[in-house]
Formats: sequence, C-alpha cells, structure tokens
Amino acid sequence: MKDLRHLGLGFFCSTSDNRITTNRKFKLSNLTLSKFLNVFYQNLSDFVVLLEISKRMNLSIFRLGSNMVPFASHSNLDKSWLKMIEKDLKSASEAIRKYGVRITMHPGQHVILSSPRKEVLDASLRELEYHFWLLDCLGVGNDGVVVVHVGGVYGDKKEALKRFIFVVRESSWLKERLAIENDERFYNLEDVLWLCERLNLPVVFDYYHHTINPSDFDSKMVLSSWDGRIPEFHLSSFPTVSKKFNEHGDWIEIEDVLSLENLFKGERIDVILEAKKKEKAIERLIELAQDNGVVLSARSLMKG
DNA sequence: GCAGGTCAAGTCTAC
DNA sequence: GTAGACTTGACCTGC
Repeated sequence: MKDLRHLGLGFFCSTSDNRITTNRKFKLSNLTLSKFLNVFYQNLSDFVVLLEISKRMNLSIFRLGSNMVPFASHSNLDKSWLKMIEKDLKSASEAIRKYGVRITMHPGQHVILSSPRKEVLDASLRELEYHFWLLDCLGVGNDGVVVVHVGGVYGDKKEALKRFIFVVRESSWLKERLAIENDERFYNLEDVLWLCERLNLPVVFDYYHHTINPSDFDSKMVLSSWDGRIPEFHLSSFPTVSKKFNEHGDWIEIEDVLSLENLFKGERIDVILEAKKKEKAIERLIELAQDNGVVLSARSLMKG
C-alpha cells in the first residue's frame, strides 16, 4: 500500500446537499437586526456541525464560508451588531479546539488588492478586515490564513503586481493572515512565487489552476514560503462530463491526488478538495484510493 | 408549492 | 451586449 497519510484533507462551506452550511444569506434590502442574527446563528450552529463531520471523517482542514456573518463589511450594517455576536464566536472557538480542525477562509472575487480603483481597494480591505476579525474571534492561530488571488491585469501586469505589493506594505496587518493563490487565467505559480517572495507571504498551490495555467516552479520555494506552518493547497478535478474549461468537477480523481503527491513527495500538506460533491467526493476518493492501493488520511472514517 | 427573477461587490472571456 | 466563471445556488415574490 502507498501511504499518503501526510496529506490532510478537507472540504468547504457546506455539505454536498447544502443543508448544513456556513453560507446562508439574504437580500441586502431585507437587512434588519433580527434577520442578521437569525441567519448568523444558523450559520454558526451549522459550522459546529461541519466541524463534527470533519472530525468524524478524520479531516484536517475546513474552509469557512465568507457569508458566515452576513454583510459584515457592508456600510449598511450597524457595526455594533458585530460586537453583539463576538462572545458567541468566542464560544465557537472551544468547538474548534475540541475537534482540532484547521480553519481557513477564501473571500470572493470582489477582493482585489491590485485594483487601480480606490473604491474597489477600500472595499477589499474592509472585507479582509472582517475575515481577519472573524478568525481572531474564533481563536484561530496563525495557520488560519485568508487566501486571495492577485486580481486583474488591467492591461499591465507589472503595474498591477506593483500596486499589490504597495498595498500590502502600506497595510502591514495583512501579513498576519494573507496567503496568495495561483489562478487559472492571469497569475500562474511563477508569478505568485515572485510576489510572495517580495512580501514574505505563503503561496497556496492550486493544482487545478496550475494544470490550466502552468509554469515552472521550485516546489521547495512553495513549501518554504509557509515558514514552518503546514501549507494549504487546493485540489480539484476536471468535470467527468465536459462543461466549461475552468469549471470544477463533482468529484476528485485519484490520479490528481497522485500527481500532486508527485510534485511534493512526502510533505505534510493540508489539501482542500474543491469538488462540488464536497464530503461525498472525499468518501468516494477514499474508496478509489483503497482500490488503487493507496491509504489516505481520512481512511479511518470508512471503518466507522 | 412551485417557477422564475434576483441577488453587495470586480474583472475578464466566450459567445 | 450579456452570461458565466470564480469560494457557493439560495432567497424572495408572485401566482
């Protein structure tokens, strides 16, 4: 048997049927204190259930949905409402400790630190401030990173990268949790390594994006960018029924896990599996692995 | 109960 | 010009 138990696994946001989710939301026009609290407490309660599920499946990492606190960074939200929920977030930190699952986040495409537009940058910083605050309240340590993409190119990639560097140096608090991921269109792993080296930030290797938008890279540099922390990587597989070129598949194929392993042989890495079937994709992957003589970390769940 | 329209935000590509 | 991609279809209204 090939032993891949050094790969920690995890899924994100919700179960595959979306019944248990940290990402409930509502329309901005319906924003009231009661709606806000109602949705938040449902998200928080499901978050604990998702931690339980992760623990039961012997998973290492879980990505918390950005909608956990609805409209947290929106100007229409009364900031005193955030104060009201702080103690409940702090009580959830006990559950995180109890289940021992690593928590990270990945804000939406609207967070763009390379944008030339001041209003976009300001909104991005507000959104990141919210993510950092949430993880702080949850008592998450420095392995709880907030993963962003570099953003757009705006006709001049070098200038966009320069703006990104300037912003992170100006707002040095970003360095506490920020991590940067290669994307499938503009900024490949080589670009992200270049950027992260200058900013001393960790690189999130997305295997799927790398296969679509490849570059040469030194795997040791990716690993060392984490400065002793366990790296977080992302893995997904192409859809079995071909759809759009960059759409994530429902499942994870064992070949992709083996290819990732081949790039980072034997290293302890946490891998978020970005499959649409979420926890069911992990169960299927473990079965596939067993059929192929591979032991994955979540194997113990199959034994109940 | 169900169908269909709508939803905070940016940027880019495919059609 | 618009839909769709991205971390994700859920929510809401009108019938």
